[in-house]
Amino acid sequence: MTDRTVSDRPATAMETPFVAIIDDDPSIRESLVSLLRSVGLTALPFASAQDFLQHRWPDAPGCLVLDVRLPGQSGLEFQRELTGAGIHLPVVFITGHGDIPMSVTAMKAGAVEFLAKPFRDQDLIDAVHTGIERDRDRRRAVDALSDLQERFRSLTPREREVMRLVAAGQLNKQIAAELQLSEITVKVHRASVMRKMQARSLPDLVRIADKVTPAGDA
Amino acid sequence: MTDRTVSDRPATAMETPFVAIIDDDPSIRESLVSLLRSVGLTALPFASAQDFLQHRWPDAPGCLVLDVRLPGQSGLEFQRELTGAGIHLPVVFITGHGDIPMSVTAMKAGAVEFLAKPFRDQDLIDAVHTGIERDRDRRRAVDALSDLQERFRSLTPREREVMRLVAAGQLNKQIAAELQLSEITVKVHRASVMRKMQARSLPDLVRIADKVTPAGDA
DNA sequence: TGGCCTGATATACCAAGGTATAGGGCCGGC
DNA sequence: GCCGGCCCTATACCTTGGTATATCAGGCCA
Repeated sequence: MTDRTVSDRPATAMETPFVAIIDDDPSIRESLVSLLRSVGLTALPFASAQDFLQHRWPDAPGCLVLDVRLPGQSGLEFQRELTGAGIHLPVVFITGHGDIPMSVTAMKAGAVEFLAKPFRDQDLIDAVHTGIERDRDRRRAVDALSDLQERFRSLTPREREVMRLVAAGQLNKQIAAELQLSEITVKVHRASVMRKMQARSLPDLVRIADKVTPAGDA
Repeated sequence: MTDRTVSDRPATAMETPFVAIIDDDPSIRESLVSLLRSVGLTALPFASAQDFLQHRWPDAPGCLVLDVRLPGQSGLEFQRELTGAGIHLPVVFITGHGDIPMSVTAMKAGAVEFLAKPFRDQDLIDAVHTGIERDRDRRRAVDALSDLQERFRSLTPREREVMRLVAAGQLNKQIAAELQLSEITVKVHRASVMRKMQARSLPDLVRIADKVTPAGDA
């Protein structure tokens, strides 16, 4: 139909980044949106954390601009909640009535920046760009890893065991003894592992294994 | 002479940690020292950054308690200076006249904590313990790596080249071709590498190589 | 000058890894 | 019931890796 390649997991590095702005003050919201749009960024305004969560945001690198004081829930709590839910969107805090402990808590929790009003437009723009860059890097790392995890999932249980022991430096005969197999069977599984994991050499496989099984695996 | 093993790089993990306190106010200095000593920590007072630098601090995990406002130089500048000089002692900031941008800058630069006076004694104690723990972890990592680097330095130039290519997954014959050697010579060097690096298997060597030569090595 | 380290090489042998082909048992889905 | 996937095994053959022993040459230093 079309000559464009359609992939279910395209390279995300080049996609249009977005900025979500959560602030209960409509005038601030709109002014931030227009500021960020003026430098070519896609900015989406939300009045509350709930509004933001209901929205399906794009599968692209992004950044969150968050007022510390939100209706119902503080921005710091929302930050923790997102992290707990596995959403690792970089956060830029803005606040009108912040204090030092608040900013320290936010930065400890991984915030990109904590800006007290009034702040310079350029400071916010810089912080947002930093956040987007951070998310881009994180997404790249996740993508690379999920490729490998996909391959790892295609292994049979036996193949995974053999892979683990091979990566641990065991000889085929040792693996055979440990798994109560003949050496030839181990070789067969080992060959399957190399093929399925697309490893071109043993060092290659070792590095893949360490990425896909960080510590202690079945 | 003695039955005690004397090593030039003993395990640091168990050594007595220390806390250096830099504050130009003698009364604060002494009160912090006595506070930290009351919980069993070794605390050393300094009136300025210069005093601290002149002192030979122990080869043990430590932590720095730093007033943001120092004579001559700000605490934040001193933090940058230390980092630039390769001194990675965790820093806990205390301040009487701090603001949000200051705390954000400090936390971005890796400070453990940023406490505005008045703060609770326990908050400082907790921060210091966190800093010491962080330094302990860092020192452990450095120690483990310097062990490997020591071994790596004992390799001859040829052995390093062979190690690099082995870790890259090249076959002996490919390495021989690339280095213009006979295959048997490669085997000899390879065996030396395994022995000197104390690698028990090829996967073992690959992991060591990745640690000791993070990216691009001769 | 003699000893030592580094580097390179060879022969010979054995262990380990890799591949192809072939076959059997088990189990779950069509 | 048949097929396919998974698991296991075997024979045969070849490649690659690892070790031991020995030789030779250059550079460096006491």
